Amino acid sequence: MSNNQFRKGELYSFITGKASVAIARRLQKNFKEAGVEATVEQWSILYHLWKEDGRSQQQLCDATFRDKPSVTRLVDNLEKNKLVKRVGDKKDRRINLIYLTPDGRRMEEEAMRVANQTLNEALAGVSEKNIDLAKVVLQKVYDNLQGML
Amino acid sequence: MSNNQFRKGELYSFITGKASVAIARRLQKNFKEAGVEATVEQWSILYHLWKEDGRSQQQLCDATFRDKPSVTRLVDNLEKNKLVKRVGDKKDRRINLIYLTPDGRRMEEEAMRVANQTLNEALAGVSEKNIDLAKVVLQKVYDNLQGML
DNA sequence: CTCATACGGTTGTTTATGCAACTAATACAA
DNA sequence: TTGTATTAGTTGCATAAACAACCGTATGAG
Repeated sequence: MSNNQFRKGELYSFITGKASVAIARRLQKNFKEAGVEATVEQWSILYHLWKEDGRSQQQLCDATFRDKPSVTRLVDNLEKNKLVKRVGDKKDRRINLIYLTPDGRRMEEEAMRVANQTLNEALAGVSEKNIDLAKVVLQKVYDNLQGML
Repeated sequence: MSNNQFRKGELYSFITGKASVAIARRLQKNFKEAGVEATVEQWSILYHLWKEDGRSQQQLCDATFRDKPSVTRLVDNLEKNKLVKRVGDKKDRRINLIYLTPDGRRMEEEAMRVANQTLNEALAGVSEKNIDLAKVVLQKVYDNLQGML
């Protein structure tokens, strides 16, 4: 079980995820050039709010695969930059519902354009079939590691 | 070119690299349980020193795909934890050569065992063929984004 | 109803990243 | 040889992550 370390390929780059680091960096650079004033991490929160506004911080934790303190602070910064607003839930006073501001809504079109463009740069020359295959492998890795946390 | 956003699959998880985050978290957890006292990022530096000791910080930047300040600070912390030592190059006094201490060398066997075990957990149930294919796709993504930085 | 428990969120601490600006040493061209 | 550009590394600042400890609110068993 541990003698296949090299059959499994370059251990280091698999663990450190060079490709996804590269995508995140490029996306950040493209945001900057396009005048999208947000970090990639902030975008990852906004992305889910654009799909459905008014989610709780806990729902954003689940959606973005982050822990609660991380989301608290991302929302802090998004609020500071006037992109979202915390609104206490009337029914359950523990919950903060996060709503986009007009500025936050305005950002969607350009940010998603840049994100799609970035993904196209990243996947240039990779066939649909291989993209799907890679997705399946990465999902399997994710699933393998999720259950037993 | 931007109408294929959904053909390319779930944009968010591709960009955020859920799988590699999950691997890094699991590796950190496994290090802790095995008594390996290093962060995953520190391990990524040690990994290259175990392959070849006495590299410069610049070489470690290239090897680990990090910028110079990141490596400076990782080496700071590794030195603080007595795992490596900076030695000025005699020939070129700008260069720091980084050498493993006895503690740093001692850590190799257990850390690499845990890293391999973690990769096996992550890739359980994925065929060699699909692992190779995923590797090729990720390498292509990396290459696509490297040149034009 | 009450009290233990679970849940949602925040704060503190340490570690790490990216960018820009900087210093010191080297290389190289005029 | 001098002066400019390049290279190696460091520092400052802002953002983000993980973990533990914490607070207030809700829930549900007795």
